Amino acid sequence: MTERDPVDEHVARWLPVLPDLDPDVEGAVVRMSLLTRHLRAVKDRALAELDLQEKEYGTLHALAGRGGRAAPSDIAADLRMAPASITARVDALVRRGFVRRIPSTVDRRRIDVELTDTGRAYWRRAIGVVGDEEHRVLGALTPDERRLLSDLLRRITLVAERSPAAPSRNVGGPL
Amino acid sequence: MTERDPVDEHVARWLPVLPDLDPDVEGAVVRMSLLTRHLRAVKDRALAELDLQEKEYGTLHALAGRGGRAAPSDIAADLRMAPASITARVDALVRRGFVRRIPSTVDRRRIDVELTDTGRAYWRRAIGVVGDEEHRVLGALTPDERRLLSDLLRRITLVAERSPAAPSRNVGGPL
DNA sequence: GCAGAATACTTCGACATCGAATATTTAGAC
DNA sequence: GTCTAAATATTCGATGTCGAAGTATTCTGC
Repeated sequence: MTERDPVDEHVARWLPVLPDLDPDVEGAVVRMSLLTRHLRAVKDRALAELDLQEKEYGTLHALAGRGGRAAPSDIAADLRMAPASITARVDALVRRGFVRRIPSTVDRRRIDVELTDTGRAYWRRAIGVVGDEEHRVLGALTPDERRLLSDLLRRITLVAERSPAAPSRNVGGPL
Repeated sequence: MTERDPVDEHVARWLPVLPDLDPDVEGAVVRMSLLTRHLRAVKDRALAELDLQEKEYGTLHALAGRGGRAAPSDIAADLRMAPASITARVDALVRRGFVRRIPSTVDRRRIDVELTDTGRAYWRRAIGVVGDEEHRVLGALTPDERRLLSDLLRRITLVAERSPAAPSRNVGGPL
């Protein structure tokens, strides 16, 4: 039997108030949220020792994933952010000498962002640190269980991504 | 066999560059992040039809979970936010007549935040809407699979919370 | 060709969150 | 009893993100 975690306490506190609550649904949702937050926080602290912020690393990583060169709007799409937010990120990376802006010659609306050697070096040095905490916490499971977890999450993700603005359902107890 | 999801593409694009990447670890982590983001976005849109923001609902929910009355620092702990951030949230809820501030008589440093009848009514009306999307996407799994998922995540959560240097405020692990 | 729509990035204003500093109050040490 | 430390909520300044508007460029229908 596994030990109780903070989410079990959370659910136990809510059950008397909301008898319809499904402990497994609520438990899964809250745990995913907590784990996501945890990983982000740990990454940020680990990266600080390499003189990088999490958002800087994230931008470099997105760039590296596209061969070291991409348009701001592509980076925004990869990071699921608004394109407007990329400008400031790139500005900061330019100041640190990690990337440079290269205006496209064929379409002058476009500006490619390109990793410099320095930027790539910082990124490479940071990869391991970022993956370490993921492997540490996921190490709670066996390889087979990790595969199982990933498969379950894939099926959920597929349903989630196919939700074109579901209309209002059980709106409506009287005020 | 299950269909590929966007995360599979993500992993496939990275594998040539980072051969050490574990698809199951990376897949699970990225999917948890995407699902968390998705649920938040859908909740926000659904709540908008009830004239509530997600952050307003979250604050009301935390209050309701403590019997309709709690100190700002308790709300902050439940929502994993900085106590300073609660002030503005409570201000907005007071303006809408959803909560009131009640100075403690025994300890004059403290101020309890209390749900009004209106606030509780809005919260109650919104509960269903928030839970619906969670059940919809988690409905991709059978009840047994949901239990399994929740159990796997619990074991990961337990390891995460016991980081050598836990991220959340209530750390205090032995140094 | 040309007017207008569409595209790509940036700027601007608004807003939420946070850490640090502040004011007030309580608890503890001696 | 007084003095110091801890606790509690708030204010303040800084930062990151977003949507909308702005600027420049390219594409399209006719």
